[in-house]
Amino acid sequence: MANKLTPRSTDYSKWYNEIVVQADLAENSAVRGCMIIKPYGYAIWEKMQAELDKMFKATGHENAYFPLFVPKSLFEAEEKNAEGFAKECAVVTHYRLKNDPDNKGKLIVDPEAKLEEELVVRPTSEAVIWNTYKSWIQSYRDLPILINQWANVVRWEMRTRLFLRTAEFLWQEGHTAHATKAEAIIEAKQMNQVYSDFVQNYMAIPVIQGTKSESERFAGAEETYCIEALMQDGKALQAGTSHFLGQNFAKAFDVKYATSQGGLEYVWATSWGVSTRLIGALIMTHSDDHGLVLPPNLAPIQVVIIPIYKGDEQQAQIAEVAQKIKASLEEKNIRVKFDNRDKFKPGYKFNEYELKGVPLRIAIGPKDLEKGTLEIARRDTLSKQYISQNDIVDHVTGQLEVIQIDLFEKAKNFREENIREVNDFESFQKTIKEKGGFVSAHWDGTNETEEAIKKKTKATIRCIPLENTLEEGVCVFSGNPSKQRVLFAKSY
RNA sequence: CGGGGUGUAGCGUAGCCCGGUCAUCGCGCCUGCUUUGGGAGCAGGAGGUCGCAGGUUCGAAUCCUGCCACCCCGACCA
Repeated sequence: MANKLTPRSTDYSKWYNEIVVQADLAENSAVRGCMIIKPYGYAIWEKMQAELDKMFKATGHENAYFPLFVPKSLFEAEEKNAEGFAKECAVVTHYRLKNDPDNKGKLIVDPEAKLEEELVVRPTSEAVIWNTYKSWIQSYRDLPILINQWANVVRWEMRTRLFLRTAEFLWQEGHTAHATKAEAIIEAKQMNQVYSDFVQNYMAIPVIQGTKSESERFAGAEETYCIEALMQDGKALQAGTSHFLGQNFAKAFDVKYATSQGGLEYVWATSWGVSTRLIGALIMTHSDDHGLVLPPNLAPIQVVIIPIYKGDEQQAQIAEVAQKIKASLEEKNIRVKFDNRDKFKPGYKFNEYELKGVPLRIAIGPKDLEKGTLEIARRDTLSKQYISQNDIVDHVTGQLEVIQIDLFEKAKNFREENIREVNDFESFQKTIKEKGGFVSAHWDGTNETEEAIKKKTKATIRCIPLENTLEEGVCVFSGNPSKQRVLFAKSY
């Protein structure tokens, strides 16, 4: 028992250890702000990639790959975008090292090998991609272009936080070009819907779809659509964004097309992305004091089988039954692990897979051998029951579905309980401070008000919900007229 | 970059005020035997430039000075 984790329920870093560790490669804060993803964690990411990829393709997108390096001049082209990211760029200035003449065995940057033009390590790929699109687009017949890229990006953050804000992270970024404004807006909205579906159906994380206020918008975007989730500690997390970029990038990179009427127009753009941050959201939404809790749809291992035995003979007998069960489950495409390691006792294994968040655990011992039963336990509720070995396939299939739904419902109930309508600034401050969660309040629509509220409460506008009902009211801060409520929260 | 804190074995730590068998304890690791239905028990063992560099002293993990690193809070952000 001494090794059991007993962190505070909001100290998520403990859970990360199962799947990721902070890079400890050099005494250099930026590298330390990167993460090393362990195989178990990467398996979750691969599963997420696979499902997202299917959804992208189902909506007509294709994958492609663009360079890591962005020449500084290209990066500068879209002013707002460049400005937005300028403070957090890694920049390559040289292309060669050489032996240090004064210090044997050491290397120095070769001053002779200075690049004529510095290369920015992409914090996002708009610049490279739009520069490429320029040569791909001449006519309305070339549109739309619907491309997605799986890649890594680097943002040299002042302060990093594992998963939520690492210096390097993995993501996907979609970049599309359209003939009309309406089509581009539809695309941006569509991807917002795809993200919402994925996060809710696969990750079992309830989200609120909406748009960002001007100050929270992506640099260079005219409208940012987002999905916003609420973590167990009452803080909000932006889980995915899709941007309507207007003609900003087309103008910056001079991307025009000949219309069917013979005119010449700038194309309309969108971009959209989700990152490994989603794994952080997964952990912070479902985990408990026993470790990770993974939704069956994403769990690398959905069912683990643990044998309980005395002696080699019994181990062999149980293994035979376990292998049969494993095979019957795998026939139904269920991801099963039979942990027959002799080096660890059952109790140790029980705890280990709880820590890893495996949705279902089957234990088979000598008593079960006699009775033809087995013990099956749910990770999310920690409940156990005995069932007949003959019922295993139906039982597991059913339970995996039930767990997926229950996780979502539990998280959704938590979120609903933590959205509070507030009508005066005093209770706004009190709610944010004492209860956390989302505060639904009227806002006059100005940057100044948003900024003032942020200063006073640390809460920002997380989103203007898509499904908002219009309602006359007065701004919670300024008292000026307002047509709708928006969601405020402290966020990661 | 501002404010606070911490650096002792792979991890987590005691000791620091008051210098001298103080390098402590737990986890993990190795060996052996016994164990196996919820993180095994016993016995033995390996593992440390006490962040780095100076200084004070007969003597420094402990006191002084400088440096370095990391963590938390703030500004920035997916």
